[in-house]
Amino acid sequence: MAQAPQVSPKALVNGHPHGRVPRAVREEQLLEVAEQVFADQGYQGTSIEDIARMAGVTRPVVYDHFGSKEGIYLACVRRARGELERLINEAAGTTDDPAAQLWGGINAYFEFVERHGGAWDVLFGQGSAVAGPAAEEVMRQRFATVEGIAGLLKPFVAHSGVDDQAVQALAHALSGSGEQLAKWWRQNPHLTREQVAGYHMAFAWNGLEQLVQRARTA
Amino acid sequence: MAQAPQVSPKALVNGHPHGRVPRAVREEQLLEVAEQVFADQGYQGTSIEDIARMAGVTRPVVYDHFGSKEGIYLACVRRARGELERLINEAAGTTDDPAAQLWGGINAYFEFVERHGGAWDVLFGQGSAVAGPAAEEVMRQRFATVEGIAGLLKPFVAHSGVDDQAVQALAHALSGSGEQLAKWWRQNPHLTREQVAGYHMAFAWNGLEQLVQRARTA
Amino acid sequence: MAQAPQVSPKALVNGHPHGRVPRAVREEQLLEVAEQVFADQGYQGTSIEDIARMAGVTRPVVYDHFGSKEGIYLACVRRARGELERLINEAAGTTDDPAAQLWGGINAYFEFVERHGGAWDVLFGQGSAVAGPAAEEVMRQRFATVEGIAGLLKPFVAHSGVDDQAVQALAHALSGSGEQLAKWWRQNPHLTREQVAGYHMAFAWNGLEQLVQRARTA
Amino acid sequence: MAQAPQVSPKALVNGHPHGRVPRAVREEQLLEVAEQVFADQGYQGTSIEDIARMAGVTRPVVYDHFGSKEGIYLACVRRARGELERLINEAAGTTDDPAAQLWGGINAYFEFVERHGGAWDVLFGQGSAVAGPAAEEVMRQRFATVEGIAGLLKPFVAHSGVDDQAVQALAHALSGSGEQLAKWWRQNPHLTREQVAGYHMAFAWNGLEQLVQRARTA
DNA sequence: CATGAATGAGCGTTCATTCAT
DNA sequence: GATGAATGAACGCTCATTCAT
Repeated sequence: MAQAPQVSPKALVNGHPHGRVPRAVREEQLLEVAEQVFADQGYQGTSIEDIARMAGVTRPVVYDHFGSKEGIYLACVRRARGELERLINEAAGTTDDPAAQLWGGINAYFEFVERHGGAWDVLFGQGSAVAGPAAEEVMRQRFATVEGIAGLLKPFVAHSGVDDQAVQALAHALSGSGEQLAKWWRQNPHLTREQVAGYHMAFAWNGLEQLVQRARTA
Repeated sequence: MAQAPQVSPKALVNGHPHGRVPRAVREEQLLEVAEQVFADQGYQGTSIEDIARMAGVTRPVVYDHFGSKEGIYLACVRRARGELERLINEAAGTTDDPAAQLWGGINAYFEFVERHGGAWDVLFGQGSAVAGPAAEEVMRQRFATVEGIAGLLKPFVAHSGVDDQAVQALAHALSGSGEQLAKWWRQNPHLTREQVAGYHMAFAWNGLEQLVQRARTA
Repeated sequence: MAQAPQVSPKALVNGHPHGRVPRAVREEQLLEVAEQVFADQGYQGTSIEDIARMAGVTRPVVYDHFGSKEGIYLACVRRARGELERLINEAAGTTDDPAAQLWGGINAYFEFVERHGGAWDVLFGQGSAVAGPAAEEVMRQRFATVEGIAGLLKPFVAHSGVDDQAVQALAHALSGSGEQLAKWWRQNPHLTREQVAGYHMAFAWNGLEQLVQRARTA
Repeated sequence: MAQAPQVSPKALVNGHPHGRVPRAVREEQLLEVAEQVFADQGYQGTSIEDIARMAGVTRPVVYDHFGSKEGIYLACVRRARGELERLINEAAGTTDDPAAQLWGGINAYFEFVERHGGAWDVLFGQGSAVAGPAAEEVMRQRFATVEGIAGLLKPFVAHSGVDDQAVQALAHALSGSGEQLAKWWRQNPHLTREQVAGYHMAFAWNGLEQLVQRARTA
C-alpha cells in the first residue's frame, strides 16, 4: 500500500516555525520579526539578540542569513519600500485622469500606513532612526521612490512650462506632506483614513489659495 | 572714576574657553559643540567623550551640566527649535496678507536651513535619528511647532468652513513638504534658496490643479 | 581483452574534485588546501569554513575526515615534517664524508624552504603560531627531527670526547641557525639558495673563530 | 603639632594595588600581569578578561591603557625586547676581546632566559605565537635585535673579506642557534646555564670542523 | 569648577562543532 | 559521502555613568 508522503510535522512555537526550517522560510520569518522589532524599538534600540529571541532561534542564524545588523535592517527597509512602491504604482496605473490618479496614489499611501504599520514605521517612523552608512542607503531609496512619483506626475504637467527639476520638487513636497500627515494620524488614531487622505488631497491639489479666497468672500 | 569690569583673561584653547569658566558660558559652549557633533554623527554615533573632547573638557563636566546624554541632546534640540520658531514667527508677524505671510514663513524656514545647518540637522537630518523616550519628547516639540503654524494659518481660513482639525492637517502638510524639500536641497546644494522656497510656495499656495490646467490648455 | 580501468569522470571544479570522491583523495586534497591556508593566515586566522570553501566542500566534510581543527592542523604539520625529514635523510645518506654530509643536509633544508614554501610556513613561519595542546605536539615533532639530526652527527664526533648530550645540543644549534637563516631569506628573497646555504655551512662548520683570525692577520 | 602626611593606604589585594591607582603604576602592573598570562596561554589563548581579572580590574581599564589586545601584547613584547637588548649590549660592552665578548653576549642571553622566563616566553616561546599585523611588528623587532648583534660582530671580522651581508647572516645564525638551544633547555631544566652557554659558545666559535678533526685523530 | 580613575553592562560578531537528512 | 541548518560559547570592544579628590 502506498505510504502517505511523510511530511515532517513542523511544530509551530509561538506562531513561528521551530527547529530545522528551509532557508527561504526562515528568511521570510526573520524579516517579519525584524520589521516588528525595529518598528517598536528603533535601530539602535534593537539588538540582534532581540530579533533572534523573538524568532525562536539563536543569533548566528540571523548572521547566517543577513550577515550583519545593518544587513537585516536594510533587508527590512527594502522589503517595506518595495511593498509601498508596488501599492502606489498599482493604484496610479488604473486611470489616466490626473486628479483620480493623485487620489489613487494618496489613498494607496495611507492604506499602506494603515495596513502595514510596521513597515511604515521602519520607513518613516521610529524604525527609520538610523545614522551612518545605512542612513545613506535609506536616503537613496527614499529619493528613488520620490523619483518614481515624479515620473508619475510628469505626463500631467507636460507643456505647462514646468521643467524636470520643478517636477522633482513637487514630488518631494507631495511625499513630504504625506509623510508628516501620516505621523499626525499615528498620533491621532481616531481619524479615519478617508479624512487624512482627504486633507492631503485638498492640500496637494488646491493648495491654500482657494481656501483663503473662500474665507475672504464668506 | 569707573573701573573697567575686571574680566579675568580666559585663555582660549581651540577657540574654546579653557580652565575654570562660569557655568553659563560652559553650558552655551557645550551646546554649540554638541549641536555640531550630533549633526555630524547622529545621536547614536556620538559619545559623551566626543563632545567633551571637542569642548576641551572631561566627561564629568558634561554630566554636571546636563545630567545625561539624553539631557544634552534634548537641550540641543530645544535650542534649535526655539531658534527656528523665533525666525518663523518673526517673519510671519510683519504682514497681514496671507500670501505674503506664507512666503515669509517659507523663506524663514529655508533661511534657517541655510544658516543654521547644524541646528537643522539636529531637528530634521542625521541628528534627528533617535529612538526611545527622547524620540517622544522630540516628536512632541515637532508637533508644538506645527501647532504654532496652525495658529498662523487659522485667521486666514476663518469662516471658510474649514474646522480646526483641517487647519492642523494643513499645517502638518505644509511643514512636511518643507522638510522634505529641505532634504532634497541638502542633497542638491547647487539649488538656490530662492528656487527651493519658490517651489514650496507654488505647491503650498496653488497645489497641482493649476499646473494641470495649464498643461491641458497648452 | 583488457579493460582500461574504469575511471569515473570526476568533474573538476576550481582544480578540485567535486561531488562524491573517494576518502583518500578527499583527504589528500584537504591537506593540500589546509596547508596553503594555514601558511597564509596562521592557525588562529584560519577557520574551518575557510578550508572547506577553498576545497569546495562543506564544513562537516572536514570534520568527518580530521575530527577537529587541531586534527587537520596536526595532520598538515605531520605531512610537512615527514617531507622535510625525508629530504634531509635522503641527502645525508649519499656520502660518508662529514663535510659533504653536512653540506648535503643544509642544502636539502633550504631546498625544502624554496620548493615547499607552504609546508615550511606551517612548520616554522606564520603557520606555526599555535598555542595549547597542539603547540606541545608540534614541539615534540620538532624535537624528534632534531633527534634525527643528532643521530646523523653522532658517528662523526664519536671518540672525540663529546657525549650524547653535547651532540644533541649541537643538533639544536644547527637546526636553530638554519631556521633563522630561512626566516631571513624569506624576508630577503633576492638572496639565492646557494648563498644562504653557504652562509649556514660557513657558520656551522667553521664557527666564528677562523673569521676573527683572518681579520686579525689581514 | 604637625600632621603626618596623609598617605592613603593603597590596599594590596593579591599583591596587586587595588582601587584607584595612578596611571603609571597601573600601566606597569598590567604589563607585568599580561606578560605572565601571554607567556602561559599564548596570544590567542589569552582574553582581555583574563588579564583584567588577574590584575584585579575590569576590562575597560586595560583598554583605557593600551587600546586593544594587540596594543597590550605589543607593549609586552617591546618591554621584553628592550630588556633583552639592554642585557646583551651591557655584557658585550665590557671587553674588546672577540671571544670574551661573544661569551659575554651568550651568557647574557641565557641569563635572560633564566631570570625573565615570562619575557623570554613572550619573545620566543608560547607567547610568541601570533599571526597577522602583530606578527609583522614582532618580526621587525626580532630583526632589529639581530641587526644589533650584527653591529657587534662587525668590528671583529673587518678586513677579513667578509661583507656586510655575510655578517648579517652570521648574526642570524648565531641568534637562531641560541633561540633553539633555549627551547631545548626549557624542556630539559636539569641543564645548567653554564652548560647550555658552553654548548652555544662551542658551536658558534669553533663550528663542527674541529670536533670532527678531533674525532678522526682519536 | 573640574579631573582622573574606574565600573557595569551590553552588543556585534565569529567559530568550532553537531545532527538529521 | 556529503549537505543544510542550527547551536553554545566566547571575545573584543565601547560607552554611559559615577565618585573621590
